[in-house]
Amino acid sequence: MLVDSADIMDAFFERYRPKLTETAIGLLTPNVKVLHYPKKHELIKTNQTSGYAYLLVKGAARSYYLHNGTEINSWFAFENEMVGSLRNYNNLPSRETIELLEDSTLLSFNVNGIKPLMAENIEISNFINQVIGEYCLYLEDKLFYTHLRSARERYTALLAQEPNVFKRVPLTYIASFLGISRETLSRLRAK
Amino acid sequence: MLVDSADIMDAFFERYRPKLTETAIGLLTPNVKVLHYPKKHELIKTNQTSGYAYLLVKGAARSYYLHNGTEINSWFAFENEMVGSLRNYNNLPSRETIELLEDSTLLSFNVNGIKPLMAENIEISNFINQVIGEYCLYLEDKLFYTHLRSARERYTALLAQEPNVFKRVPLTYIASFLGISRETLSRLRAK
DNA sequence: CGAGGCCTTGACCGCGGTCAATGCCCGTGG
DNA sequence: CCACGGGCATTGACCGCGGTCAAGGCCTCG
Repeated sequence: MLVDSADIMDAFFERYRPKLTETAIGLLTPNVKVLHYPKKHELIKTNQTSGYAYLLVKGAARSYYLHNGTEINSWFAFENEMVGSLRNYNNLPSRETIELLEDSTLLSFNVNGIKPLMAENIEISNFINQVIGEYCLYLEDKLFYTHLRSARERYTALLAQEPNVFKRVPLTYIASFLGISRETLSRLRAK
Repeated sequence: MLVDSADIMDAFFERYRPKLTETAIGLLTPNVKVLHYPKKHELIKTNQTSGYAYLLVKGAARSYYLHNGTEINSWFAFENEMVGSLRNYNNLPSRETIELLEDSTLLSFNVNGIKPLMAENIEISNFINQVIGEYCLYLEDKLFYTHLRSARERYTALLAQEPNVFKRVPLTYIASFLGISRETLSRLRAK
């Protein structure tokens, strides 16, 4: 690869520099790796308990689960977003499969190695706290903006808030994410 | 009140004894108070930024917001549950009003006093971490069990998982929580 | 006893799902 | 290079779930 792995990790840590001091970064580094995977690679599989979380450096991913034999997409992620299973983090099997939508570059975090560090290093504890807290706010928003809204409202909201989803994700996937059928999404787009 | 305030706080801390040592409890205590409020009292109001979170010792509460002029209930809480606004915790205005459904006994937590303690005491940090993490899992479950499900499925799921809701909360409130109209809930109950 | 909450029941209808056919784009092989 | 096949999106016909509107029953409380 042309891009140096160390550069990618440095860039990541730099984003959190005010919060993570050299000590914390030193503890984290052995538990972080740079990885490259092709489109369709599955980072986490349904019913499995993975010991890893990932940061999407370049590329895109989706999370889906099976419902009555069809795939339901629960989220999409792009550059600079964390992807992983919160249930895995809490030692529960994942309900979802996380699959890459494009050839991607990732940072992998060894959760089993990092968790014990939380008890001894407060910066790492607060860092993970923050990632989970932000995800929690995202989930609250998602519930708030979907509950009781019509298909059209959910569609226009997604279009306004995450237009890039429509550029990089097949409409079939977006439909189940919005909780509507392919056909309805098609009709909404036709205006 | 017949019940001693100190007893209630002791009972709460005892639940977390394996995690909270005397040191942590000593730091928390000045920021915790026992309160009694009557039915209909509002703990947190829409658009306000409250500095408090609460543990419901005895009683019941609901959280609701206004949508097109009607109240939409987002959750109900009972004994031994934390109630508060995650958005408030992150210094954002609450979208919801939290109101007591019954005369209640609560522990109030002064968030502005406790947050600084997270930087110096890792037990407190992990304790709050855990509360938010559990809420996050609850939100994931709620999305998973409501997305793409019919009114009947959501109704029977709630009946199975939280039957006490139907004993202590008016049906009108439950309907908007389930994302259906009063009338539909009535018809579902009639079987 | 009357008033107001709260829940139920009935009539109607529109949103959005299913099924099926058709169109479009792209990769692969003859 | 074109032909064919498969994946993805669109369009049309139909219909059922669940919403709205309106009326009626049944509590509780003043």
